Amino acid sequence: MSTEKEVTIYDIAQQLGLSAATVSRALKDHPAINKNTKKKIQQAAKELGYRHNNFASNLRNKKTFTLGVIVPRLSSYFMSTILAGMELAASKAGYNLIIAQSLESEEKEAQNIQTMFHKRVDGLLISLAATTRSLSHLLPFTSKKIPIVFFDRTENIPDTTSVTIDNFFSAYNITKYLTSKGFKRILHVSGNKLRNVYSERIRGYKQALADAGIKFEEELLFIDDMSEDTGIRAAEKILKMKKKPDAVFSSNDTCAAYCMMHLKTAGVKIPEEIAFAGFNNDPISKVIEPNLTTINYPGFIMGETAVNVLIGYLNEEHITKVTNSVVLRSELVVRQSTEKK
Amino acid sequence: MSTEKEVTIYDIAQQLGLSAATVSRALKDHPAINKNTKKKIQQAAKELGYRHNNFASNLRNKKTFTLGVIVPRLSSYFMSTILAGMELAASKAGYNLIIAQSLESEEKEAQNIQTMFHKRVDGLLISLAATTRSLSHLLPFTSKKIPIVFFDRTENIPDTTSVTIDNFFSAYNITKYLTSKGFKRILHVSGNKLRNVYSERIRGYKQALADAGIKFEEELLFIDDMSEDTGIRAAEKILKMKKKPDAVFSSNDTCAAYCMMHLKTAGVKIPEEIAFAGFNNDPISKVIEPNLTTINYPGFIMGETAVNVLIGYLNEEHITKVTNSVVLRSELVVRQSTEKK
DNA sequence: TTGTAGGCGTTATCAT
DNA sequence: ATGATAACGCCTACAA
Repeated sequence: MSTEKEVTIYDIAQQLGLSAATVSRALKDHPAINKNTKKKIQQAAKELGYRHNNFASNLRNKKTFTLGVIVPRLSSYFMSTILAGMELAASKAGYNLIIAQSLESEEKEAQNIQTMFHKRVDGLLISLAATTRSLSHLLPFTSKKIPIVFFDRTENIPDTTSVTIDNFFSAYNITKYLTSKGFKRILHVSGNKLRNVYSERIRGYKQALADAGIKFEEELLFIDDMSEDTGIRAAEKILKMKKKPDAVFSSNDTCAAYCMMHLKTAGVKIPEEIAFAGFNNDPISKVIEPNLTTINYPGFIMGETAVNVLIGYLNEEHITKVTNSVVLRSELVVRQSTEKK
Repeated sequence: MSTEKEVTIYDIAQQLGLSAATVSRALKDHPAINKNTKKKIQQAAKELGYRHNNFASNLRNKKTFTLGVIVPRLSSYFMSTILAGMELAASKAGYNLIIAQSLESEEKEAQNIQTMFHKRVDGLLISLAATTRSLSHLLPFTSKKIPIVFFDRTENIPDTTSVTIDNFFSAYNITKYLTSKGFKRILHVSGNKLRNVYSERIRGYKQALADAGIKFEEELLFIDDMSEDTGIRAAEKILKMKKKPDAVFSSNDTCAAYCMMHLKTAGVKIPEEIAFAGFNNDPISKVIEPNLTTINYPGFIMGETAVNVLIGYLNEEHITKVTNSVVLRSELVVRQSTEKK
């Protein structure tokens, strides 16, 4: 494409009878350049249609001002909120984002990581695929000391930087809220326990039960992939149970909503017969009837924070440690789905 | 960052007593290289921890295998679906995406375009900000013949490639459906008329009214920014109207949903007193009660298509024209919000 | 089948 | 305040 000659700093230099070095400096607003020459150069650059060549300068500088982002899925409100925050923070700091999705596959995640590596991103932001077991695909980054920041779905290993919410505490809180309201048989819908977000929430759920003197029952833990269908499958299971739960705590709002809808269709009264709590504060939580009690997840802030932490590392001259856990505040949002009239 | 020496093809060449040229060729699987040397080289590359330097090769090749994407907002389900499609198509073809958001501002859009230009993206995918008036900020691209593909929000000018749905027809269809159901006072909620998506839908709405022998009334056209608040403001307006509409057609599902909720709270029966139709087939349309009649918007496919069209241009040796309009099929999805019992 | 050599555009170092 | 020069790592026309 576009095979017309590109204008270089040499062209500008020649035109003005200067050296390329001077032009280069002027274009970067180097202090040691005469103001007038600077102006002349900038003027000429504009006129000639010069554009800076990032490759060439990256080649010299070994820095790309590009961050890699790998997420399980792009197409969720939750994730797009995080990305919006990342993009804003990155662009404010003069960085760009290269975004790829693993589609919950460890293999595609590994491929993405490879690509990011070859694109020479300055740092990596990653939220792990549900099925990822080994982090060895990150070795290229870790061994070259290219900083990695995990967000949302992290991994509990040493020397890891992560930005998360307190999943244990959030789940504990919402479950405790349910028990405090008198609910005793609380079904918990969750995802792959490999991921902290799910295992921690299960832990919080169990702890709250224990604190309320309720025995945990395996039958009341429903593990699935947290899709819309998961909600429907959970509803079907509930409808078949002889001893039904009096409340459901789902690890995301979508499952909660679909489960509610399915149960409502079957004639179950919500929240009278079964109360509901979700997670994320997704837009649908404010639309479903009754509105869903949930945990507000600060996605935008998480995105911003993750990028800022990463860029922080990049700006440190001598990195001594790249370990740092940021835990963001998440809060309980009470709505009608847990309030019996 | 990572100041350890990078392994280059020279290092590999030296190690094996070969020339860098041979190594370069071997690494790209050049046919004219001995199979054995190839193997040796690939082996050595792996052992030494060699990684290909894209800058250096881009500098030579003048190709980045990166596409720029500029969208109004990242944080909507609609947009993230498109991006998911783009990412998939791009990664299949060996391309990466650099994504930026204009936040509906012409100025930030221009900045983003500049950045993409300097990053030397091979092509640009753009959905225009609501307020963008002039396309002159695209000049750097057009004048260098770097292909641009507009998607969703395009601009009706010559020599433009776009991937859209038929907004006129979609709006015509859904409005006609309403008139065929006997609705006569149909309020239309829409966005900035600068954008094709809104102006075309308004056109479709008016045409369907005309075809049904209904006179268009200015009072029944509500223009706003299509946010959640727009829905609420529309509801407030409706509540104040002496002659209320019997149906509402909103240009997105979010506004429709929020308008519905607000009216329901005020005691309005839906669809009995006022029926509702939306646009996009957003997840909330299946959650709001009554479920929302809407237009299914093929976001994922649009993303894939836009990328494939763009890459198609990049692969054409001699571009003769870069004008091509792809119109994707969108369809009416009828749900309860328009069906009086 | 493999090697030589020059250049892609920028920037940092050293010199003036 | 400005200039000369080399180097970043790769690729390819040409030569052998």
